[in-house]
Amino acid sequence: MVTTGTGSGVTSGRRRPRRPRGSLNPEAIVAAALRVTDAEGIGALTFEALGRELGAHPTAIYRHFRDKDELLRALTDRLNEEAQLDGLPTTDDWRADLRRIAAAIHRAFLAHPAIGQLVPARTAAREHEFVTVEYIVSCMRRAGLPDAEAAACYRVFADFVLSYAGMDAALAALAPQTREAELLTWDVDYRRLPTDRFPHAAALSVHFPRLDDPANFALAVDLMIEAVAARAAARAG
Amino acid sequence: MVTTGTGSGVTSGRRRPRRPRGSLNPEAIVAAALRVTDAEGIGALTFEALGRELGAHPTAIYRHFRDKDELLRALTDRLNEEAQLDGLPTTDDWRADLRRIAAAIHRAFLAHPAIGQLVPARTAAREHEFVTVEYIVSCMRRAGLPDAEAAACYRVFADFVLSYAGMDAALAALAPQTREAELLTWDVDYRRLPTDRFPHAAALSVHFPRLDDPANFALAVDLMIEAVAARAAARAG
DNA sequence: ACCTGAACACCGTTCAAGT
DNA sequence: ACCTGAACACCGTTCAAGT
Repeated sequence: MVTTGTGSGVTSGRRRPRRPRGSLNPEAIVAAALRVTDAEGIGALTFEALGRELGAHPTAIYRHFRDKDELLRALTDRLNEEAQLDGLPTTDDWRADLRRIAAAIHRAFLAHPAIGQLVPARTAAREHEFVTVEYIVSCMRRAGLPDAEAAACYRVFADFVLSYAGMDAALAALAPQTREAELLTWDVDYRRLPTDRFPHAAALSVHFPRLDDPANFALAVDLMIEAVAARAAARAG
Repeated sequence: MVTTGTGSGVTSGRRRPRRPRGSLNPEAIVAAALRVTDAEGIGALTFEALGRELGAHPTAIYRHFRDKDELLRALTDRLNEEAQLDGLPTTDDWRADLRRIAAAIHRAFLAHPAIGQLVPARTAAREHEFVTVEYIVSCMRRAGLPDAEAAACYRVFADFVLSYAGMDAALAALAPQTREAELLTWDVDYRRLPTDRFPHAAALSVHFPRLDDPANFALAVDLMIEAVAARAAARAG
């Protein structure tokens, strides 16, 4: 829900009242930006719209963020924070722990798809990223992998989760009618592939899961975890 | 290398000669757009710059593409085409075949990172995509998976490759100094993590592979393939 | 110290007028 | 049928002037 600054039904030419000192801060700006992008997408995130949402002058935001890119980085870090909000207990089952953090990241990205789609392109080293790194590295060590291989598997698992979740977010961020058109393409075009040129795809097209089926991400995560477990077993055996 | 339209050293105010009829076509425009983005990044792809590269009026492009989004879709399809350029032989080793197509896509994305980073967000069903789908589905069937599971594994493997390669492209697309700063962050900040709060990450940080190490993608692909093989073996056994 | 108003540069898109 | 010139709307950013 996007609220106007004052809510009073003044004529559009009327001056907005000056905001009190210090009422504008990075957290409030990030929260407002998230409301704007959740409601209207990344394309609607302009300084004009953000100022309206905050009840502040559009350029007042430059007091707290050097430019739009710095604001976007803050928004992506906010998503990392939200992924950890429910808490991430470490149990005695490293596989379940990996599934838990993957699901938490995927959930946060789909809750704010306009921002989630931006994350893979931005590897900002911020406070809330460190916690995720620690959690995944811990899982890889408990799996029984030697240090160098645990580090390599951490990097691969973390980047796989970020990039796949970001792609799912990009699909979810499309305007509803555009997204439906994409999904329809798969349902229609792919089921009409000529059997002579595309025999395998034509034969299996009825089984293709929908692009936005959450089972896709879950299966990808499971495959990754099984492969890590197999490597750990090979080291131990 | 970005060439000017005519190459003649005319003064900037001089009118450019009218282009002959039909000399402008989608292929020429896509090729010119790829030259611009390869040399100066996605931010430099404006109608103004593209017109300059083509020696044509900026708005002449609207004759062949409805808007900028349609041009970008054509560019992403061009990357799919390029990934298949070397030819994709089907051998009797489905694992090697999956590695081959994954590497071909990764290579094409990194050859044109500014466009590669856009692909995961755009699931355009175009001619050159169908070929990739057929190839991967064929591998999954030869692995011995039953139809429904082969279809699910195709979807997951294809989207995993696209999203991971797109993320690698996004890093490669950064301006050199920005990219170096990102990589330095990992080399410096992560090796100074406080041991009390981040014991596992601090212990393994010296082993973290570089973000732009091509071995990361190769390892991710291998893990996926091993997991698919294990599932196929479980079905057979 | 912080906020506001105005101006500037840039870019996608449209369209009537040309050839 | 195709291309060109000009105009329009929009947006990020800067900065001098206000409180």
